[in-house]
Parts: sequence; structure tokens; C-alpha cells
Amino acid sequence: MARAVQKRTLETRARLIAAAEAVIAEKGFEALRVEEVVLRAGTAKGTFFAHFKDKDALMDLILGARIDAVLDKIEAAPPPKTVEVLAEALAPLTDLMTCERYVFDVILRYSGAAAIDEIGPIATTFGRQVEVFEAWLKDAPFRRDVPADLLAEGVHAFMLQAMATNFCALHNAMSLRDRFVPYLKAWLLPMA
Amino acid sequence: MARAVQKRTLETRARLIAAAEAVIAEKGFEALRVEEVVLRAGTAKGTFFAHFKDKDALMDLILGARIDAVLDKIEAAPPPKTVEVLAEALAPLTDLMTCERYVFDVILRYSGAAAIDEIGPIATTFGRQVEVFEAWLKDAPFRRDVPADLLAEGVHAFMLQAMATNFCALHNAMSLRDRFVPYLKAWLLPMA
DNA sequence: CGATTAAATTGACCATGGTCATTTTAATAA
DNA sequence: TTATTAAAATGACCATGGTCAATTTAATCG
Repeated sequence: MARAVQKRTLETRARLIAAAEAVIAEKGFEALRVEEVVLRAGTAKGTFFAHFKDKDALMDLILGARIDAVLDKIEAAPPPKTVEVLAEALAPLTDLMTCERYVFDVILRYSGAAAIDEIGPIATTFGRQVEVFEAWLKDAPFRRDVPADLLAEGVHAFMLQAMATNFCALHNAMSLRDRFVPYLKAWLLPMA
Repeated sequence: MARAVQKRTLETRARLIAAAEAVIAEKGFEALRVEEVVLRAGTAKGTFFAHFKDKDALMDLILGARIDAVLDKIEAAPPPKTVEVLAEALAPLTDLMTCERYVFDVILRYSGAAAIDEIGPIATTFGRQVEVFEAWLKDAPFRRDVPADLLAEGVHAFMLQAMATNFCALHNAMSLRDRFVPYLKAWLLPMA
């Protein structure tokens, strides 16, 4: 017979996550080591992998939660009516996603899921991001010749493009915002 | 005094690359192991890392070469005049870049360079891809209200978006092409 | 309360990428 | 030709993520 989850399990899991958050706060995501998480949490290494499929699954969890928190704030604000305000509204999101090159890589790697039952926190936030954009675009003074969902996906694509390009030394004379706005103008206000 | 590169060095390097290509041909990119490359090439492990900074640097080299080869063919063909033909023309490129999930991940990770002197083969091809697109767009019957380089970057962004989405189980009812064309129409032919 | 059993935990062990002091090879100097 | 030395190659070793058979813990049963 299936037994209920023990309180102990939840405590162990919470300790592991707290330990990871502590390491991240001190040294950043890139320096996160399973060894250290386990040491701080006071568990064996095997316990870590009993709770998380692999190290990236923990990253997925933590980053997904952070992105969700940012989306909560973004959703609470009034919908932007200009591309400049839109780009500004997305700054907290792009800041988080590009806080470290490693973080951006993990996010991209986990932004899709090979199987329906593998959809993780980050992939879920990607869906939510597009939904938020779509809600904005539905009643904003932007182009209406294409469906709002396609428009939203485009905003997302350009956001990713701007972030990726911003990491590259070849193009780092411009700020992310200055790169993002021209894309948005061309996409949301053609012929304007 | 600086001495010329020995023929031996070039031979060793060629053997390593050939061994890697052989493994990839047999088992795919994902299954590539430095151990096996070194075994087949008849060198020590340390030799591998004397020739390539790390395993990913070899991937960068091999994938960069393959992308370049595809771009050569693409450039040789006449410039597309419709979005459908454009999407069709890019199929060999998207096929290569998405032949394996791991390959796509490596390409994204190496598509930018943190420092000018770190620009590798894949990052170089990304620049070239946009140049090819730009050349096409310069005298094609598409929108002219935005600069050709911005338009080309947009095509690239949508190509990446279409590929990424195509890997995701949430959206795999549609072919990459069917996902790509609507983006291109909305981007290149607004209001049409 | 024992006895039973499923869940949770453990840590020795493995897989694989990567390092570096040492050795070997070959190009140049004497 | 022999000595010198820079370049190349070596492989034992390390770092780190991940596995799994064995052990411990705690929920349930009689």
C-alpha cells in the first residue's frame, strides 16, 4: 500500500534546497557543488540524488521559482502601452536570466521538454512568459494583423535574441535594452 | 626562438579529429567520449587536451565546419524571393542544428563568445548566417521600413525560436517549417 | 507491544572530463 | 655529428556528477 510522504522527507528536501540557496548566495550559481550542498545539509550524497534527478534538476527548480516570482511582480504592474515601457517592464526578467552565463545556458537547456511528463519549472515559466506577453498585447496599441499569441512568441524570441547577443563580446557596445527596443519597434509597430 | 609547427603535430591533430568523426558517424554526437577518441587515434589523453582546450572545443570545431559547409551550399543557391522558399532554403541548416538535442545545446552555448579572442567556429558561423540572410533580404520583395541587418537578425531569432520550440513536447504537433513560416510572414511581410 | 514492510538514507564506488610534472622527440646551434 | 632546447606527447592523478546494494527509519498490522 502506498504510504504518505514522511515529514522527514520534506525536511531533508528543504535542507538541501536551503543549503543550495546559501551556496548560491555566497558564491553564485556557477560555483554550486553537490558535495558542498550535501555537506551543509548534513546528508549523504545519495540522498541528494534521491530528491533530485540530477544537479540540473535542482537548478531548474530554483531558477523556475525565481522566474515565477519575477513574473508575479511583472503581472501585478499595469500593462505597458509602448515598446519602451514594455522593454523596461521586462528588465527584471532579463536581469535574472542573464545574471550569469551559466544560468542563461541552463535556462535555455531546460526551456523545452522532450516529453510531456518532463516539463519542469523553467519550461513552465516559458509558457507563462508568453501568456503574460499575450495578455499585454491583446489590448495594447500595437499591430493587429497577426494573432496575439504569435505576437507574444515573437516578443519572447526577440527577448532571448537580445539576451544571447548581449553576452557576446562582438556586440557588447550596446545595452540589452538598446538592442531590444529596435526589435520590438520593428515587430510590434511595423511601418510606424 | 619560435619554432615552426611540426608535421607530427598536424598529423596527431588530424588523427584525433578523424577518430572523433568516426565515433560521431557510428554513435552520434551525444555518445562521443574523449577516452574513445584517444584510443582510436592512438594517443594519450593528455595529447587530446594539448590540441583542444576541452571536449566542447572539438565539438565547436566539428559543428562549425559542418555549418560552414551547409552555408556554402545555401549561398550558392539563388536568393529566395518568398518566405516559403526562404524557409525551404534554410531546411538543411535547421536540420543540422537540430539533428540532436545535445548538438543544439552546444551550438547555443557556443554561439556567442565572452571575449573577442574566444570567438570560435560556431560563433563565426552565426555571424555568417546573419550576413547570408542580409544579402538575401537586401533585394528581395520584403518590407523595407527597417534596415536589412535588423531584418536579418530577426530571421535568425525566429529560426532559433522555431528550432527550440520544435524540440519541446508541448508543441510537437507542428513541423518546424509550419512553425517557421508564420513567423517569417509576420516579420517580413507585415500587413500583407 | 513486537513483527513486517515500504520509504528514506547511506557511502563506497563508478564514469568521465580535465590537469600537470615528467619524458620523449625533433629542430636548431656549435 | 653532437649538444642544446623548445615543442609535443605521456599517463598517473584529480574533480565532480551520478549509481546502487545495503542499511536504517518509521508507518502499519496482528
